[in-house]
Amino acid sequence: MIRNLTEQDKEHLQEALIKSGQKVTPQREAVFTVLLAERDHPTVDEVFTRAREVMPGLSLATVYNCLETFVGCGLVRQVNHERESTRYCPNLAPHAHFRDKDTGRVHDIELPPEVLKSLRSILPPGFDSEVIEISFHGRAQAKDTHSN
Amino acid sequence: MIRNLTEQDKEHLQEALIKSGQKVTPQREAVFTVLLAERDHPTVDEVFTRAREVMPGLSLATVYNCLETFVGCGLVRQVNHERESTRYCPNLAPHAHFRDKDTGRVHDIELPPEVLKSLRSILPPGFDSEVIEISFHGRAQAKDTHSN
DNA sequence: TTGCGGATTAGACTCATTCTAACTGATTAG
DNA sequence: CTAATCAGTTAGAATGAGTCTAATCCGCAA
Repeated sequence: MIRNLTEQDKEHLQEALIKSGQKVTPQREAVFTVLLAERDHPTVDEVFTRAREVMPGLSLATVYNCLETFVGCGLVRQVNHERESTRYCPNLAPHAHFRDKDTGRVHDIELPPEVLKSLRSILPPGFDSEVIEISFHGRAQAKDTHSN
Repeated sequence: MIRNLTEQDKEHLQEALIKSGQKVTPQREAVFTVLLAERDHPTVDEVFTRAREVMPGLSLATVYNCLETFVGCGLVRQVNHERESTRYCPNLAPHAHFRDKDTGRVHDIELPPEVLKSLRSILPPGFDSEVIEISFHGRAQAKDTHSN
């Protein structure tokens, strides 16, 4: 279910929006709340559906707008796999994505700095990269059984 | 311009197609020729346009079909960046892609085995990945001036 | 109170890709 | 030598994620 934003998350949202000259609106709060409530890399449609439960008048275009704004503010990241619908991820730490072939689910994979560094090192001189996207595609065992 | 396939490339194509139970057709040869002629990661439309110069009756659907077949045979790789049109790449060696922000051009970046290995090592146990996609996004200096 | 500007809305539009149904042409069966 | 078969090809229709547009809304400043 969708809980309200914690004070801390709310401040985070407000700060990021205002810093990039954007306004805090109820729609943006609702969409952000949805993103934080379930960090399962939802598509725009999923965000839309979930947010409507809380704000029935919300339009799809607004969800697109809000998410675009958040990406612009650096509040969330877009995640693309092949040509499937874009998904959104509020995890800002550098990480890779693992796309489960069977479930379609996307998992965050922690990306240690030294691996990131070794990746950057393969770029020939003159190539200056701002963004690196790493995505794995395969099967993941159900991880319910917390390792024993 | 589009040269004919070398004998070697032609055999490569035939072998791969037949091995996966596919037929060698003039359309498939034309599309494959286009892919090998300019290894610049063309989109379907670009392949279509180029192939039409050589085979005017060729239809877009066929280009989609041919490319899909090639991917199935392991003859070429799909390359996706964000949600732009899919591009196709006949380089089968493991490599990453660098997408130039300014020109839109895609460059192959060699991927040394040890980097690949360190990447695989970040997957938690239970995660089994068949495909790893790595794409950089940024700016590349014009590489005309061979380093001095 | 009025006006302004950014945000929101519904719906039209775009465009890459997929689907469909008809056609082609090579190969096999009678 | 036909007919049947079947993968491949074709044109065009359909799909669907995402974008655009024009109208409306709403908070704030004059």
